[in-house]
Amino acid sequence: MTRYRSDLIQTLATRGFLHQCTDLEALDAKAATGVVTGYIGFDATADSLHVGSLLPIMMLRWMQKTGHRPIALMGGGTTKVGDPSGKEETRKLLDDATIAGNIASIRTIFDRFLTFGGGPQDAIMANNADWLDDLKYIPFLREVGKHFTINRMLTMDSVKLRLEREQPLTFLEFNYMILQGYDFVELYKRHGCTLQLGGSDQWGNIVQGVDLGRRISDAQLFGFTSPLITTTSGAKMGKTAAGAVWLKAERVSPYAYYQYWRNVEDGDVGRFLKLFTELNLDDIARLEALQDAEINEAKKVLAFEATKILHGEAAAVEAAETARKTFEQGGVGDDLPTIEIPVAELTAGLPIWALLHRAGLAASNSEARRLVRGGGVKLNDDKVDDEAAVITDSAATNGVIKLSAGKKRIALVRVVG
RNA sequence: GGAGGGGUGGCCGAGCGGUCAAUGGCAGCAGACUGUAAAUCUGCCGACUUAUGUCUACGAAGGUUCGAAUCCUUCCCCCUCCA
Repeated sequence: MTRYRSDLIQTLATRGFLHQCTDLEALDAKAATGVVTGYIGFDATADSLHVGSLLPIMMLRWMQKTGHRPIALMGGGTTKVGDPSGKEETRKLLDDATIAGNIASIRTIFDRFLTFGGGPQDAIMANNADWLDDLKYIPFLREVGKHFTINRMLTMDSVKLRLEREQPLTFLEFNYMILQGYDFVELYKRHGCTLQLGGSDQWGNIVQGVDLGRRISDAQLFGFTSPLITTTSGAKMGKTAAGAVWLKAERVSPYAYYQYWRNVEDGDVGRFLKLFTELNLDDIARLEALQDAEINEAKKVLAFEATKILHGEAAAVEAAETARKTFEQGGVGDDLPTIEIPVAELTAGLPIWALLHRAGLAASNSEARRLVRGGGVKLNDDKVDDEAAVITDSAATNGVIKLSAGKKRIALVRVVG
């Protein structure tokens, strides 16, 4: 394997982050001799990011760890326009207050991965609304627009694909690569940022930015993309029954997050260890070599390490402990999702399906009934056959009832006075 | 502007007056098998305190009909071809 001069490129390459780079050698040389400032753009459409954004976040983290300066660029400006690349229904446009709230909330996620501040290697959080909001159309066209030829833009894969498949491509969307390219130049001017990272789907946009930087500022900018990560079975990452795997504890508990990683497919373990943990490569190689049931040990390490980075060691330990008690001892762990039901309600008796629904194990009462009918429900580890079964407080041990939907989804019902 | 084609459940995609809550595929959930994996097989897969029941649903609004996703009218949106 090629040996790179800089820690940055060496790390990114050996851990599986490298897909394409505009000029790998030059970037490597630059990173070996000085501090490189690099950025990645993030969406501000929700108050949290999810696992899909984890890979770019890890790249920023590695940048900082190898002595460089990462910038997390929030798309506050572009969010206001609404990303058109979605489906037919236009995304509801968010107002400024919401976007500001989202950005503040997302910032707390970045705080777990990056060290912010004013020093030369401290991370920066930028917002493209700062320069996009007040853009004047004509001056912008004259300064930036003149550097883009339609001819060239039409050859970009993202555009070509859409045209070939005869799917509509709006002018707005067509402009995205220009706005993104402009972001790069702005960050170069403001922060001396010379590197943009992103997913492989961003390649075209990134290259446009690199070009634009050369034309406007005579700067040598670099683009670096990571491969698109899918699971071995080809699915996109980050989706579970409960929805997206968010990075905020309020949306996805540390335990649920742990379980997400604990349950990855065998074939993904090694790759994920490299991408989403900071274990050294030797350890990973050892874990990766485990066969059959032993690979579960590797998955536990993956789950623990990934949870540790996001939620901290204490939370990771607790999550691991809950998982161990629950799945290896058939008991209950403290971190299991819990709902509280007043004693009075329980003494009167609650149908099993109502409990399932309230505990979040079923989306509706009907679904809960179906679940029981299908033989997927256990109450305190005993299978429930009667969909109309009524549960009373006598089912509780020490004030707690254990409810299972399937083998992995378990919730606790706590009886409260 | 003219001529055609189309908008169906999370997605794709049948249906073209009753037997349609709507074939099939994908995704999802559960069961079996396992290793809290994958693959495979089986069941479920609009909602409702589960009823041979009710309600909501086939772009929107009206209409015809005993009865409409299916026919008619108007409107909205998308695509193709012509100008």
